[in-house]
Amino acid sequence: MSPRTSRQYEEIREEKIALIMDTALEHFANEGYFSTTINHIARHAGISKGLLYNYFESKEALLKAIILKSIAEVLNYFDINRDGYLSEEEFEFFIRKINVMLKEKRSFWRLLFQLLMQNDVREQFLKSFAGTGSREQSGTIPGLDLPASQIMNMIKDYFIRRKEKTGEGYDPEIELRMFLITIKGFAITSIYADDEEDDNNEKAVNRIIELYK
Amino acid sequence: MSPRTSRQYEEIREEKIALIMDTALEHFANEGYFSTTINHIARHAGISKGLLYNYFESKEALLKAIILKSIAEVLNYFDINRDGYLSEEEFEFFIRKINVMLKEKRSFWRLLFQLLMQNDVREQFLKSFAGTGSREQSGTIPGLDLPASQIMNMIKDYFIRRKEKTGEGYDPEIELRMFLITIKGFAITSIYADDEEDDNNEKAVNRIIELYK
Amino acid sequence: MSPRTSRQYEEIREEKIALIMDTALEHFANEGYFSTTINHIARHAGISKGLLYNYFESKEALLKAIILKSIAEVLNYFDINRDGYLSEEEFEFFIRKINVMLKEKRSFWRLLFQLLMQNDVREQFLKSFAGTGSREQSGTIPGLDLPASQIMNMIKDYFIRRKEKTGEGYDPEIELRMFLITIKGFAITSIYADDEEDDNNEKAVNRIIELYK
Amino acid sequence: MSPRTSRQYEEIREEKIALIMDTALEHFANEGYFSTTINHIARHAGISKGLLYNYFESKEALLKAIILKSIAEVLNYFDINRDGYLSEEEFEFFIRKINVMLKEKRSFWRLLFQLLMQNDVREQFLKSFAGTGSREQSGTIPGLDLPASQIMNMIKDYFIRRKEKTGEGYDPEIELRMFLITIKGFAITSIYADDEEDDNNEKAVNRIIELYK
DNA sequence: GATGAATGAGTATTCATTCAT
DNA sequence: CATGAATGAATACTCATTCAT
Repeated sequence: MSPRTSRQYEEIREEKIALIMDTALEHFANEGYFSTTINHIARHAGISKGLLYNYFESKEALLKAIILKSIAEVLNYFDINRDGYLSEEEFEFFIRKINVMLKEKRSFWRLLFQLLMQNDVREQFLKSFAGTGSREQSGTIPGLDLPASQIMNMIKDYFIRRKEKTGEGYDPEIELRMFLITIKGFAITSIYADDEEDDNNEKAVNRIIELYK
Repeated sequence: MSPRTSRQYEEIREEKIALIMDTALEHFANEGYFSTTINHIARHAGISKGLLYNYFESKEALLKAIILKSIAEVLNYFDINRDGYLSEEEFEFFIRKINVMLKEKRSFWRLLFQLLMQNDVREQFLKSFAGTGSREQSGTIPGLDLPASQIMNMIKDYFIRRKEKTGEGYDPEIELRMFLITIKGFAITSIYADDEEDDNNEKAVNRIIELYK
Repeated sequence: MSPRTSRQYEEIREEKIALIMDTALEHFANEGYFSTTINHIARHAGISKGLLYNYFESKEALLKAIILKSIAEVLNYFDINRDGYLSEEEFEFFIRKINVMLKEKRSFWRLLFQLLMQNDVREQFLKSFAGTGSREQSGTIPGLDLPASQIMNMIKDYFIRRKEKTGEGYDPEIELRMFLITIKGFAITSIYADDEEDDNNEKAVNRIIELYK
Repeated sequence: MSPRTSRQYEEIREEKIALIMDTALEHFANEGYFSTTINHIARHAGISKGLLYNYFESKEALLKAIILKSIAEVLNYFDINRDGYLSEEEFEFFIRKINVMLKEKRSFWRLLFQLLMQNDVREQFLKSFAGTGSREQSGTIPGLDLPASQIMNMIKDYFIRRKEKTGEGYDPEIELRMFLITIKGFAITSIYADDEEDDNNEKAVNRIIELYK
């Protein structure tokens, strides 16, 4: 009997890694990172502790892998490499996408928010998200720095351009701030909402678009 | 030295309890509940572990005590036992008070948000906060149930009344929802803001009042 | 009941630390560092694992503490701060002292030799033992660097002086080397000898003195 | 491709076995038996863990195989089956051979010394090496018992014969003891010496011969 | 009221060994 | 013959909690 081909091994690896990450994310998100034991994850994934450690160096490494992967997926979802310009239609589209994404990646967002509540994690993370574009010091979340600040800049530009349309008494900085506040509030509301509230959620999305389009 | 009177003992007790709770809150809020050890708290409070356990049955009991006390302070701050009516001026006042309170009780809010990110904690907690006023099943957080839902009802009423003023196309339910979303977003933004951002914060408060008054 | 005085606590601490270190040394020396588990040490010391970790940060820290303490004792035994001159009588005395010390601190020497067989440990250790007297880079074994090389220098000097007495055909470098070789050989022979061989041991000591005095 | 002949298989087997043993010895010697993992060995040998277990029942079995093979090589090197008589020239030759062998089989000697520092291993091992020639109880290291004690006896005889030549005041037992001490000391010095010290090493060998020939 | 030594159940992590392919 | 995924028993280490003084 010949051994499995390396292709077969690769498949097994990928499947198991995905299984572990999915299981872990679910539990980290709902029971909290600290309250979730490796034993628990392994049992629910139907594998042994040892196997988990074949694929991830430590509990923290597993957490990081999950976050990086999820962030990558999110950024990918927003198809970042565009022209850097956000038209009104694109803005509406953007808000709706956020809504969809919050629903689809609920567990991840729960986990992320949870972690961001911890001061030390926050600091590291925000450094890269609000990044100036310079690559120095931002090594913690590779690939995030640039795209994340790109999105931010696009939104900033959008609100500045909006001033021309809206005229006097419009302060783009405040408006941007209010927008971000609203998005955050919407996010945590949505992330922890029951599925039945979907309808209300939709209405809130429309209202946000109304307010900031 | 004459033996201390029971009055003196009582004073010592209260001082120590306050000291422990303050120290614990600070560390729970910044390093996280799980990452903060009893040892750490005791050392920073300048007392022994044993003494801490004289006053609090367990780490969890300490947490609960902190939360209950803080909630009581917050509710007290809002001077709940009023007429149940929220005038426009009172509404503005209310928003401004929230802002002040978020600043003054930062640590508490950080801790509370952190805990609410955990699913099981959330469920217990929200049950009482969104309470219908009935006392059934809400035994976990005594004293919170009624006042919290009272505030909620007051706000609900406020938004319903606002409809008359605003006329067609105004959906009080959505508006209430948007208001809550905004407050939540404002809260987490404020809680984790640098002190220097105070100015921007103020502007956001004004804008919120403008939008919902 | 008032709490123990800090003096009492200090005594307890010292007793326990000594107990743990003695027990650990015994087992490290005989079963080997890796084969000896913390559980084993704790059980044989009649304490809990937890207590051991109250006093020592890790298994490795415990090992280091034992080694440092033993080295200090050994150096102290040789009463290092002398005039740096080794007379013939002192040399004989020195050899006899080595013999006594090998017997009295058998476990330590077993442990030390065992560790020195490991390449990485060796490198670190020898750096300081053969130290040039400069303090740079030798931070690993504080206090050892200087005294150890002082002894070495004293011995070197002794062998150089011996040349004058012995005359032609005497190479102090080789003679020193042979002496060190003999001492090492004597050490491992002695450390693992049965107690009954004491007599033979004594004879060997006399012969060494005869050869190199 | 035609199926491999059993001859070819046999060749592959032997090659692999040699590869594994060499790699393992290298790592056991330098990083220590316990610190060296099977994974490590397999990776460095460029094979899979599974294959290693095809050839060796366990880590310990691998260790034993290495030691037995090395001992056999060493004994073979001394071409044991001779007349049992050690002339003066042969004695010099013997010392020089030891020197060469220490250099050539450094890793093995490092490993062996390392293991002998462990009490339990020592006891088993020494029992056979100092063996009386009888086969009782010595089953652990087959083939070693006899030759090793033969060498010992030869050396003993050599030192006894030497008495006649040297005359009064010569104690063959002590002299033998000193010789063994010197050889042990020379061995550990040599095994852990830098390659550059080769010259000094040579001089030490000459001196040993001078002393005991 | 106050102390900190002491406990032990629980947790992450390692690694020799097995086994389906 | 060859592979590496999978296992699980063992091990170092943590920390809330107890208790004698």
